[in-house]
Amino acid sequence: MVTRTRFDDSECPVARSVDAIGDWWSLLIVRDAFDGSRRFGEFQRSLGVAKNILTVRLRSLVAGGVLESVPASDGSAYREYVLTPKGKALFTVIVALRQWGEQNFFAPGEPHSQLVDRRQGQRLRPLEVLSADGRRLDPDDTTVHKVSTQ
Amino acid sequence: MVTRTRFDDSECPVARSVDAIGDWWSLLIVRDAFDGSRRFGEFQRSLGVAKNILTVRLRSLVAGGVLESVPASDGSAYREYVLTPKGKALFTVIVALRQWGEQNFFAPGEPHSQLVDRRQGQRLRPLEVLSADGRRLDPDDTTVHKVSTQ
DNA sequence: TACATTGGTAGCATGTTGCAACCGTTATGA
DNA sequence: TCATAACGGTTGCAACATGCTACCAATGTA
Repeated sequence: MVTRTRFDDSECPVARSVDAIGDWWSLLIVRDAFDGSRRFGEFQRSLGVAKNILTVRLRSLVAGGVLESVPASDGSAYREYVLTPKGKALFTVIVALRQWGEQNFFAPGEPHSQLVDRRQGQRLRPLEVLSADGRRLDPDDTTVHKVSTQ
Repeated sequence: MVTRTRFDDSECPVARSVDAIGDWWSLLIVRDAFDGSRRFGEFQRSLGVAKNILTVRLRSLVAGGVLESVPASDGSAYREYVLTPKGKALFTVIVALRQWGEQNFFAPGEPHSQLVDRRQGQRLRPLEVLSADGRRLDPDDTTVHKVSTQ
């Protein structure tokens, strides 16, 4: 078969995450959901994605438990797509990608959208990988245990 | 045209990151690089990816400045692929995906690979999104400024 | 009632993925 | 040194996924 390779039975959590998200569109849909988009049309206008693609992606995100389809909040008969707790837990992933992008793909002073603390309007602190006892860890300070039962 | 949509000129850093990484294979290649893989064959065996796909992905990661092709460390005439500083900065992204996967796609007690602190062999602390003054932020505590010049 | 918006589906052309076969170069070992 | 294996790819093909456009039914609005 030539269907795209799946990773949903991998023993690596990174691979399963990647598989669950589906593709880049899905991740940008999630980003827009964090940003307040709820309706099919909002996602479509914001992303410029073809409607058939969006239909499939939304459906797969709902199936994967990342989004949930609920009655529209304005009382109309339409439906809306909102993040589940599992979807909200993707926040750190989105923030990590955002910070990596800011640091590497924008010229100094080049305008870009920015995520800020709602209360103070300030930029966020860069994410840090910490050990159990709070030391800051670089990639070289860590290692992967191939398989563990806990 | 029907070519896959690019996001490299988006004003959103998330979109540019997504574009720079390329596809899921690329991200898993980076994961393996963090895990110590360096050689073409190592990536190929570890991922089970077709060699033509791997060739293209490695080339694009090198072109994007995530990996660098260097002479083999064992003195042979072959080459190796190692993470650049930009590539190492993807660490938080990989860790975020790993933690999301661990929390959501493994049954309790189901075996999976695990990233640990090399010094103490302990699991890492969950990533936290923090405000400039150190408060823990949920998605709802943040908002996106659409475009900013700094 | 007429018209616009919403949220899709269907069909088609093209691009991308995955598989298997092949190939030149480099290491190895008898 | 000569044969053989490992390495790091390239090529061609078939199937699948993506993106575009047109279309459509249900819902909202003037």
